[in-house]
Amino acid sequence: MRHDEIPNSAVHRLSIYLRHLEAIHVLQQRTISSKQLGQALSYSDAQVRKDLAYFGQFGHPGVGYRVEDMIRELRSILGTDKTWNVLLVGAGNLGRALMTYRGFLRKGFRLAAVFDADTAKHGRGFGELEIQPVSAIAHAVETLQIRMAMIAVPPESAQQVADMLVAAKVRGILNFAAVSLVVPPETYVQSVDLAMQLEQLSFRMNLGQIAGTTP
Amino acid sequence: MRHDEIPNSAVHRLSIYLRHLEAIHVLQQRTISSKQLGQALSYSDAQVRKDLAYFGQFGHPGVGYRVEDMIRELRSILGTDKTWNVLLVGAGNLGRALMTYRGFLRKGFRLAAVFDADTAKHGRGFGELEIQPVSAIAHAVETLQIRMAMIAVPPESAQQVADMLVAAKVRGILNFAAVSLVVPPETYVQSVDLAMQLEQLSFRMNLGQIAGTTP
DNA sequence: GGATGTGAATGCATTCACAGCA
DNA sequence: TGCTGTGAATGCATTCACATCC
Repeated sequence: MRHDEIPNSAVHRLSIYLRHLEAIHVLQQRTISSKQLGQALSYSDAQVRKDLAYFGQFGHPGVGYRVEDMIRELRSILGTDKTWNVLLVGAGNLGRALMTYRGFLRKGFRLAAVFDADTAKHGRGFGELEIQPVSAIAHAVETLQIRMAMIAVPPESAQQVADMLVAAKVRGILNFAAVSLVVPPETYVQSVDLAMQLEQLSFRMNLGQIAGTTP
Repeated sequence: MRHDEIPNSAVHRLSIYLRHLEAIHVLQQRTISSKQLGQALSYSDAQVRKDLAYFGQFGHPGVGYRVEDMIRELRSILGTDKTWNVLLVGAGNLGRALMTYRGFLRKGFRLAAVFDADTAKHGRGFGELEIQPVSAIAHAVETLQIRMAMIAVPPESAQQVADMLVAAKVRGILNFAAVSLVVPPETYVQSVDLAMQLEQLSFRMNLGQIAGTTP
């Protein structure tokens, strides 16, 4: 099975399956069927089976999927069976929240370095990390073997930071700035615009009103 | 055109179009063609036209779309032509970053109240807001006419908070907790799992080669 | 010429439905 | 019986291609 035949949305669901499996593993549940997993997450059982089957045959007819095995398989598929070193550019409000976010390490991502353009912040420590000037990015990428970065800078400077990261051969960028980044095709960008999330909710909620007034 | 025929993905792109239009409006650009807009955001021109055409005829053949008009139209469609009052539950690291995030207000969302379970935080101010006990949620929803909320609490308590919000008749929830919420069908949930975003990048990057990870 | 708006065609993703196995 | 894995069928979303208009 070639990876580029796999629906994007299926990969997203894989992460959601993994998260639920990790939760029920803590509760000592040993196996789970596609029907149970689907019901817990509001997907159809067929959807769950199809998604998992893209990557191999992990299930046991009449039984379901063994939780522990499935967690291991999904981590391997998603590439989080190893720890990734990640760097962060931007130590503003959001950046500092990201620096202390525990969820990253739990999932296999270690924040290895932090950068900011503001000289007043340089050298100041947060946890074990010291904020460095952005000019130090290239060096850090090389010495720490970094391939992934997060951008949490104002939208005006985000493209510039992205260019620096690309030049330093970072191949994956998680972008929190409210702007669409332009990068070469071999670089992957995942964008999270916080306000846009509320905007999408706003649309859905207005739907309700409109649907109510137009039968 | 009925709203429930509109692809989910098209609504998401609408937000991205709006963001770009707002950016070029500042730069005094008056009109833009579907081709230009698409190129800037890596979509096809046909995609742009189709998305906009779901909602009406806004373009001018031979000219393109007038930026100012289109911004007004998109805001109206997305429901952000007026300001929404939003409440936040959870004043941890992420919650405090959300409290000070300027992007919300720029997009038409005002943080109107903040809640946390930790009694040590109650009464402490952040900006103009005082952190309140979660027991005050229902009252705040009513007096402030709130229909939208953000959850930034640990995953163990997120479902409980969601239940309180649903009971208080909040209809839109932006969930930052790393767990799938179960809510009634008339409630909309938009979820952002920060670590999951990196996990998705990790998958894409593993398609190439396995390097840059530490065992 | 240079655009839009839109049916028709294509391409993807999801669901169905059932053979096969424990 | 209960469940998986999977071709076939269906349903959605995107792209094509062209009539239409400034």
